[in-house]
Amino acid sequence: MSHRCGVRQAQKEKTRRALLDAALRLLEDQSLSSLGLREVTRAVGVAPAAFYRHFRDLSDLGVALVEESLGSLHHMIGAILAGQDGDAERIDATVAAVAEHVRRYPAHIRFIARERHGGVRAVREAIAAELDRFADEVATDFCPRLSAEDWPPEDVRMLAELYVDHMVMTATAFLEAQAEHPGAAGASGAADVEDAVGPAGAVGPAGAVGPAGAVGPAGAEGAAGAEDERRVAATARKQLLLISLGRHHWRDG
Amino acid sequence: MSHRCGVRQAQKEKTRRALLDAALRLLEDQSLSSLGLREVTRAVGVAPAAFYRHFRDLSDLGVALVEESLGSLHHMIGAILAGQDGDAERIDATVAAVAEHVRRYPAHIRFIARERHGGVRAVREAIAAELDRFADEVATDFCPRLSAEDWPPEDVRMLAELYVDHMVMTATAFLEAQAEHPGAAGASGAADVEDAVGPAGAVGPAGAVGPAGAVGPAGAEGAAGAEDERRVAATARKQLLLISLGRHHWRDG
DNA sequence: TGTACATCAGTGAACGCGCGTTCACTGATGTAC
DNA sequence: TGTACATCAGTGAACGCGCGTTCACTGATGTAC
Repeated sequence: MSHRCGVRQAQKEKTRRALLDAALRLLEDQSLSSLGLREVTRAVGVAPAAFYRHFRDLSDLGVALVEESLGSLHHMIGAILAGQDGDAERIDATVAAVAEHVRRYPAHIRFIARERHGGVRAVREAIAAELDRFADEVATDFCPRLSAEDWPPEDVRMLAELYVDHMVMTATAFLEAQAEHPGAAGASGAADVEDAVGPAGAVGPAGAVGPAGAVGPAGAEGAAGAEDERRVAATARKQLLLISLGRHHWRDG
Repeated sequence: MSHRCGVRQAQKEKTRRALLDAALRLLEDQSLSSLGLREVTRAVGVAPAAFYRHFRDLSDLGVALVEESLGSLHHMIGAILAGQDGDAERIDATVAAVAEHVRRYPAHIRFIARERHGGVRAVREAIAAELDRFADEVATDFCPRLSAEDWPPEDVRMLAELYVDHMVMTATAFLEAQAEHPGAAGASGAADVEDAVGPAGAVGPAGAVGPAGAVGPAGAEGAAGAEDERRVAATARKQLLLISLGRHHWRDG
């Protein structure tokens, strides 16, 4: 019995991570249903057959990526919702946190946005389930704030879903803002503040990734990207403010 | 010179439509980047090489599908926004219209949802451009309603984007509600009221489609689908109402 | 109206290629005594 | 500690298959006179 020993398990785990990371990277330019098994193993540098020691097929790998990609968001948002008291402050903190998260883990966000309605059923369902749990969490965190005016539970849920959908929407908008201007401010620069590891060990082992390709003239492009990002942030903040306004007047209309 | 003659052009157009329709149908279970050219021609019943008489490649076909899929929505929403006066009435009409549209053209909506962030750049960009025009339209239609309180243009735009995103979100939710319960109420039943043609000649020529596959016991499933649909509609209405509330208090906060 | 020629949508065979999956294997790691 | 055996992550060759694209072609439709 191997049970839970050392070297062998560790090396297996390393290969597994490399497969996940290589797949995540390849998925920046294509969708899961067009990704090839051989493409992934080639990127990692192992034989195609080795893949089957870790995943049944690519949709299995996709499901593993879902948990990894959304897991990190959970904690982040939970912390923010529990924190600040003023509406404006909480909204600012939330939008900033989403922007920072997208800057740090663009591949994860792109994967979720792309596969949320993508061609692989198992992955779609995994994402839907995770976003559902997400809405539960938001609903729970918001309840204390709303209970004084005793909202019916389905209205709390309605609001939570609106927030979750808006957050996904905002994250995607941030992504597009930086995609149009590669090498934008902080794309790799922000990663040196705090950990550079990632939600569960980010992209990289096969020496495949690096900051964002061959960076190029980051001056003008970076500035344009940062401006787009600011525009997205401003819109998101206003929209959340408008929703907050609606929320305050919900029970007296 | 052929210029603009008869039989030949008509038959070419017929084949083109058949290719678009077959592709749209095949895209219900997969994404564009994994769709095969031979798969499409096989479904239509023409030789693979015939494809090139109509499209450069599949992404070219995809771009053609974008206009077709979003074109019909334009008019619908425009009409609704220009109509009703009361918030609640307008919201009810909008949600009902979206539901009806999704019921009638599920393949179009699924295509847009799937490819909006999908793996084919040209298609993503076409969808983004179209949704942008959409937001312009909503902003214009809303301006008269808001000008009395003279909103700054960027706030009008912010609101329009919120509405467009919410509409896409709602359409997708309706789609999922009926996808979980095939053969749901009205999936084909509603099509006999008014035209059954589609936004630009809907799915079908190769004898490929029909209502929704082999229908099966539509009793329980249909009822469950209808209930899900009602739940989605109720949530969407409340969210729009909350946004309306926020909108009314926007300039006096 | 009839004839000779031009156009061009669709054909079908051919090509080279990379795919997913299988299999018996190798050799380092782990276990029992 | 040392030896004999078990496990199992990764190998590499092989398979049959369907893919996208090309090409010279066919024959109905269209045009000119």
